[in-house]
Amino acid sequence: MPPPTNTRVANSTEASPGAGSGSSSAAAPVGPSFSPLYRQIKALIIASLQAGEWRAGEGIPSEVELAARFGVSQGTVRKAIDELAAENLVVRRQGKGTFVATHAEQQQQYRFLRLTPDEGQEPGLGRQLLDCRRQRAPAWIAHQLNMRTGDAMVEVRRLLHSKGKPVVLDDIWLPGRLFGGLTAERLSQHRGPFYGLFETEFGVHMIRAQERIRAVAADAESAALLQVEVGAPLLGVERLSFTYGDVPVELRRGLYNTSTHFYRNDLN
Amino acid sequence: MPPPTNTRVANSTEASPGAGSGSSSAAAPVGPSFSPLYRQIKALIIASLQAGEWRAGEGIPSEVELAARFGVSQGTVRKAIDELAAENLVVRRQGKGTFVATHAEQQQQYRFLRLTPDEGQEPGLGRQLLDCRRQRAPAWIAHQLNMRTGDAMVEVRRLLHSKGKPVVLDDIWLPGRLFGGLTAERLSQHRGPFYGLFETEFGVHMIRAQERIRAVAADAESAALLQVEVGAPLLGVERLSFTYGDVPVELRRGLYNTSTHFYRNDLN
DNA sequence: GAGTGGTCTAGACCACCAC
DNA sequence: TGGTGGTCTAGACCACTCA
Repeated sequence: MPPPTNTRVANSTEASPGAGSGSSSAAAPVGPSFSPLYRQIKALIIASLQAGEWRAGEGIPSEVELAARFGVSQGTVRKAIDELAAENLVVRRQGKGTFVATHAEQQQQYRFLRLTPDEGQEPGLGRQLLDCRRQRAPAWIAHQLNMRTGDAMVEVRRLLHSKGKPVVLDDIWLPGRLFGGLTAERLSQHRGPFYGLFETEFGVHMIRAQERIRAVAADAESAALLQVEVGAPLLGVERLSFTYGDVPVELRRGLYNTSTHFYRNDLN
Repeated sequence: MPPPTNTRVANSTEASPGAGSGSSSAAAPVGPSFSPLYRQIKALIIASLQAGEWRAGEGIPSEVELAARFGVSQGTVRKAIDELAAENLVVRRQGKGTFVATHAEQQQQYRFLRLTPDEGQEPGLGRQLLDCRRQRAPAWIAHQLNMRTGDAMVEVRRLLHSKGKPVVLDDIWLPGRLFGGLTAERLSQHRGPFYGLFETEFGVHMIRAQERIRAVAADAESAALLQVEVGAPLLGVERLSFTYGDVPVELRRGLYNTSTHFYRNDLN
C-alpha cells in the first residue's frame, strides 16, 4: 500500500527517513540535521499546543485522527505522544484519550515545590500575598528572562505557611508583556497555585524549570518575615521556569526555612 | 503463526496479555496484579543484570538474540530495553550494541553530585580521605540501610576540594556485608569516584538515590574542616542510594560550602 | 457497542560500526 | 559485508471508559 496522498512532513534537508511499506522515496541522502518522522510529528503537536489549538484540561485528537492528519501511521504518532507524555506536556488516559497537561484544576501540590515536612503529610500550605507591583526589570533579571533592562516586569512577594508558621518566602518576577492584567487583587482572589492562574488567565504553561540552591544566612528583613533569627541558615532557591520552546517566563527567589521541612530530590 | 515453543514468560496470575498474530490464548481473565509482557522481559533482564550475567562496561546480547531467548518479538524486547535505558541501567549505541551502564571508567563526574561552580567548568574535584573504619551501625543508620542495630558497617569520611579549597565534607556509611575488603588503603589507592570502585571491586551498582536537603549552620568540627566560620550556612545533603530492587546500600551525609558553588536541579 | 489508548507481532528499510 | 540499534508501517487483539 503506497503512502497516502496528503500533507506529509518534510525534513529540513529534504530527507525521507526510513519508511516501510511503500516503494516511495528513492535515495535522498541524509543532511547534517536529521530528525526522525516521529520527532517532526512531536514538534507539530507542540506547535499546536503552543498555539493553544487545544485548551488546557481537555483532550487532543485521538491517535488515529492525528495519524490521518499528518499522513503517518498510528505507531509513529504514538511514539511522538510517548515523548510528550514523558515530558509531562500531555497526559494519557486509557479508554478516554490524551489531554493537555494542566496544573490548574488539580489541587495537588505546588508544581515544582520540592518541600516535604519532617513528619506527617503536608496539609496544604497557606498563602499570604505580601506585595505585587509593576517594575522595570534590572539587568540581572532581564538577562535571565530574555528581556531588555528596563522592560516592564511584574514583581510578587509572598509567604507560604505550614500550620500557621511561615516556611517559604518567595520573590517572583514575570515578564510584563505576558502578564498584562496581573494585579494583587487578581492574585489574592485566586484559589490554588499561581501556575494554575497563569495557565487559565494568561495561557502560559510552565513546562520545566531549573533551580540553583545554596545555603544562606537570613538577613534582617527575611528573618523577620520567616520568624527566625538573623543569621539563621536558610535554603536559597533560585528557580527559572520555561514554557514551550525553552522560553524563560518566570524567575523566583525562594528562602526556605528547613527546620521542620526538607527539600527532597530524586536522582536517577 | 502460533507462538514458538519455548520458555515463555508466565504472568503471576496466569494471564496471557494481548498477543497479536496467532489464534492462541482464548480467554484467561486478567488478575489483580497484571504486568505486560515487555515488563516481564524487563524484569528478567534486570535479574540477569543483578546476577552479574553480563559484566559492567560491556555488552548484553542483541535484541534479536534476547527476543529468541525469551520467545517474544524483537519489538517487545526493544520496549523493555527502552525502559532500562531510560532508567540509566543500560546504554544503547547504534551499530554497536547495548551495554551495562557503568560509572567506573567514564571519568566524567561524580554520579549523583549536583554541585556546579559559579564560574567556569569544574576541573575535577580533588579528594582527600580523612577516615575509614569499621563500626557497628547505630539505630538510625541501620534502619535506613535495612540492617539491624549493631550490624557491621563501614564508615568513611572525606573532603572534596575545588582549586585547593575544601568544598564538600562527606560522611559515608556502607553495609559491612557488601563491602568486605574495603580499607582506607583500597580507597586512597583508587582513582576516580567511589562508585566506580564499588562496581568493579564489589559488584554494587548504584541505580538511583534520594536526597534530603537542608540549610544548616557549621559546627566547630565541620567549620574547621571546610575552613569556614562556625555558624556559617552550609548545605546539608543526606543521600540514600539504592541498587537493583530498591535495596538501599549507601547512606551519605554531605556538607556543601555553597559560597562558590551551587546545587543544581532540573525539574520536569 | 463504539471509541480510545495499550500491547504484541512481523517485516521492511535506514544509519552506524567494525571487520 | 554483516551485525546492531533506530525508524516506520500495518494489522491484530486487549483493557478501559462511557453512553
